Amino acid sequence: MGKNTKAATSGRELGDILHPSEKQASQTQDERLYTEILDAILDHRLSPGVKLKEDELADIFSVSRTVVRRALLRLSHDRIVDMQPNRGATIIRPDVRKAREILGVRKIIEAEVVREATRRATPEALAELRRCVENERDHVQRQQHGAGLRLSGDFHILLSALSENSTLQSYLMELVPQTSLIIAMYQTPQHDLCSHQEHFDIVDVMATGDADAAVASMAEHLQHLEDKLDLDNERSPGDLYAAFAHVKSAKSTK
Amino acid sequence: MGKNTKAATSGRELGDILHPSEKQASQTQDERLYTEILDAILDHRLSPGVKLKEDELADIFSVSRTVVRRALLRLSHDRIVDMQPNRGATIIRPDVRKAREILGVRKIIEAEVVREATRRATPEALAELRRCVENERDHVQRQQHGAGLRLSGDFHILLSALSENSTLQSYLMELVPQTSLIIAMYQTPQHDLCSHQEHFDIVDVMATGDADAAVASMAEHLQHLEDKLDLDNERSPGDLYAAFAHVKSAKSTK
DNA sequence: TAATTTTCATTTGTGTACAATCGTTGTTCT
DNA sequence: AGAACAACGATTGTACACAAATGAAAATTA
Repeated sequence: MGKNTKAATSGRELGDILHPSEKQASQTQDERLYTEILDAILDHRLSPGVKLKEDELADIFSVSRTVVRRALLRLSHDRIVDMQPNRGATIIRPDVRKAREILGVRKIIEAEVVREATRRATPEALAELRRCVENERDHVQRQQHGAGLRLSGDFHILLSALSENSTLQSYLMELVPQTSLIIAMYQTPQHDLCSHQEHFDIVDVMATGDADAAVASMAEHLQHLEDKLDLDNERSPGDLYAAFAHVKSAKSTK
Repeated sequence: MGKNTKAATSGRELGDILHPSEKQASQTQDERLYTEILDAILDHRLSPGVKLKEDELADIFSVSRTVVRRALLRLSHDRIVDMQPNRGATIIRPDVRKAREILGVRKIIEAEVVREATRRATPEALAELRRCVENERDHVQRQQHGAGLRLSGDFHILLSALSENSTLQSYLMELVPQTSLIIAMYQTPQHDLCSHQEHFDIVDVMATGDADAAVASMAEHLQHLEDKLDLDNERSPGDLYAAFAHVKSAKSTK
């Protein structure tokens, strides 16, 4: 169900590419939960800090807590949810330091990804990348920003698949959802984050076969993403003190 | 228990550094199993391809299968064991392609790690690194090659901890055990793989503060490791055809 | 005898029940 | 009135039992 939905929106079954080494871990049931929660995060339907209660999820998806637990365990290993010993699972809220770290790691990983992908770029692969970006553009133009943002992530993951490096791909499959949470926390309202034009640019540079230029193009793209975020002051949605900081008699720090 | 053993042999509780973000995921019980299996792999007491039956592990460690299952799930996410839907868990056997890929990723990751670690290197940190290598050297000199190899991995992980990049650190904590399995499969008997001298060299270069030189030193170190392995022909321990390939009437390929 | 089918033992997947823990609320005492 | 304390409810941790699936051995048939 969840995967069908994804296939319908992305126009192609990206899941087949995404989970060659993940599907091994579980059977079929928690895969759905895992994907569903992940999609909700990528679509910004689930926000950083949200508590994921096992019973509720079990109810919603009509599965037992055993299945829920496995899905949550996978998400926690991906550093997308945070599990505390007797306190359950919550979606992570990356602080500014962590956000910078994740974006920094992406620059390193994706430099190598785009270099290898350029080396291996066939006309078919380039066409597939273009289709992916066109899909992203179409969704954004239809004001479906949630799906657009998710498809934006799919572009980066597809690129990592084309690099044929499953290790780097698995890293990116964790980093992309984490980035989605960072965007949710630190996006500035005025800017349009969906920079599909830059995705087109990257593909165009890749088509020339100039790997160094492609790497530079990707670096620029990721830097733009970081620049559009407000990483200067700590956000604390859920922190009542921060939310009502304007009220008089603020209790200093903490 | 498992961690105490580790502390006794490494002379320092590295576990405290290693698990700041892992411990969150589980309570305390499966942590022991996870660490114990990981240590066994790092010590080469568990070989690639070994089947890990849930009931047996539950018996050995006197826990329920629920706990075993969680530990195995974590190991499978680390790509250290392979879980097939109804066929249980086995320790992975990286093929040549995968081995090269993992070593390649290590070069990328550790270049950044050693660069950052050099930037942040305090005299105390350098002393700690030297203690770590001295410990490694002592164990190798006492013919305790299993522990020596494990401590060799600890050096790299300690370095990643000093880089203060928890994302890269978590990658390395997966890559080091994977490398241990690669060494187990592809090591050449004549060579001595425990190159603690090169570890000393890296620390010395770091002490000069020349980050680029430190990166080069690390790259050289990892290249030496790869050179010492026999990655030219596929190994298949467990594949009887490969083991008895010299016998007449070999059934062609496969 | 060789191939196919059937049976069975082993192992894993899933659900549920019970125990333990934590946070919150309400109470009591100073 | 404020703070410490106690009890409750809600949520998670663990174990066990049963169902499903797999692989191999045994039996049947040609």
